[in-house]
Amino acid sequence: MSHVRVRFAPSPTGYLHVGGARTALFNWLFARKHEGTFILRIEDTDLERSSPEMIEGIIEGLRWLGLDWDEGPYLQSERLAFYRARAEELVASGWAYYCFCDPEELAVKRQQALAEKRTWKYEGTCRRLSAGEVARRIAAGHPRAIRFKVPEEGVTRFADRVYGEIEVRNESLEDFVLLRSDGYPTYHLSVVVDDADMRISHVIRGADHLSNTPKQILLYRAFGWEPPIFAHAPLILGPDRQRLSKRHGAMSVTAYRDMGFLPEAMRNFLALLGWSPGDPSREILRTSELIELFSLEGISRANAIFNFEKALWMNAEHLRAMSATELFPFVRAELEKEGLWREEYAQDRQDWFLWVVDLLKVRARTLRDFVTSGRPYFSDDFPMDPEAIQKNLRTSSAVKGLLLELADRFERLEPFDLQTTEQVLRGLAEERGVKAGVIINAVRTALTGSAVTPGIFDVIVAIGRERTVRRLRHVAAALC
RNA sequence: GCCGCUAUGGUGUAAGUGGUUAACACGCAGGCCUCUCAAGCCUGAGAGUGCGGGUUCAAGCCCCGCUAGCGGCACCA
Repeated sequence: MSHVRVRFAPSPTGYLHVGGARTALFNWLFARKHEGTFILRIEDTDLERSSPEMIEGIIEGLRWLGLDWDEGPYLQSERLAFYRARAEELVASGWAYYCFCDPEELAVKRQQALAEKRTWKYEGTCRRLSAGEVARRIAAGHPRAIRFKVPEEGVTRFADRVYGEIEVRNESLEDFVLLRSDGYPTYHLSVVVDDADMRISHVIRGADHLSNTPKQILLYRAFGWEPPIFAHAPLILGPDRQRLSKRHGAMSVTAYRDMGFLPEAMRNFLALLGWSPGDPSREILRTSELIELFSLEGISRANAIFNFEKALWMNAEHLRAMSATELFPFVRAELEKEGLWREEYAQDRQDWFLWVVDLLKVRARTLRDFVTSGRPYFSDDFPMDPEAIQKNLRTSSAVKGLLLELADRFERLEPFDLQTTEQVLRGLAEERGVKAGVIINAVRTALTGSAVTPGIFDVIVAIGRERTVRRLRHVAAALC
């Protein structure tokens, strides 16, 4: 394959949603796989709906996902003269014409047709204007757009790498606008001109553009340019099979960051929405594997449904697969946000910290879990779950005495480690004729406020002798 | 309304050139392990491949029709 050049070309009319992120990811994977170039281009020609903040938001999303681009970001708003020149060229070559029709009048007609369920197509009024009439109106200063002259007969076809041969009769297309009367290009013009100018080899984008592609093919031909290879990816729908929208909750990729998703897991999950390596048993894939396996052939045609449960599962899998060292920066950021971070965790307490991360990651589904179920390890201020108290601390009147006795024995235990704490606890259980589980569960809740934790001796050692003894006595004192 | 695309358990995907009881993963139910919960391991329920025809000895794979969903049809992208 000659040099691969692909692009992600969002319009900054909203944040980076999962659909856009998936499209960006496909382009990025394809570029990395073929050692090609990944270009970021901002399609901000809709001055009303675009904003610099949205550009920032999209870039933030791409950065978080780790989708780095090799060129750009190019802003279409800075290339307006270029599009105008191209549009004028088409007028000169007879492929386009000036249109003086009033947009508002056309909109009225269009709406009327729609209301009556009739098909409406621009009649081509200005297409038939004489040269003299055109010159007269220009001289009179009439506002004018430029429309493309769609051939009246024939079909336009192209081979999509995902959907196969797509064919449309030209008569079903209307003479679409290339340049608006305010001098701004429409999408069809700018996208074709830029893809050609930037020598894009493969256009990988959402299937919502499939129906528009024939118009663009027509434009490439009119310009005398070779079209790129097109590959359309199926859309991502919500669980109700409707297009993803606010009512499905998190649409922005940064919302997944905030929920504690790993970029690695998000890339994995997004990659599998509308693409498959062909082996359904291998789903947990690191990014390097995604790059290796990615191909346009694996893109499916049916719309994909976003399954949040599966995304969570996948995140948990990645969490478990990553070492504490790899997880360190993510967990640190999470603790910092909660005000639980201490510099010593990066210094002399780092071994302890990494060990705790290893303990917690087994049960974690998101990074948030490190500051929720992880809280008792990093702070003395953690919530006590009433149900856990009921279940583990109020089971028997003996619990109070057992906790106090255990605290006493732990206080003078030397050394204080996994083996010795287990010996002491089990010894106490045997002496008093209670099941070890009763003491274990009571200690679990006394130390963490929860009924669900890692193995109890890990918890005891992680929390440490001093805090363990203090918490046991404190909880025992509260029991009557 | 017109044009286009798609259709395999609840979800995501498999099932080279049509060939036995449609596979895997998530989820779900139950069990083992066990100090809880996860993880892991074992077992199970769940689709006859949108519907209806056709071709064929044989169809999820081919053909036709229908239905549904989605997308497009803007001086939005």
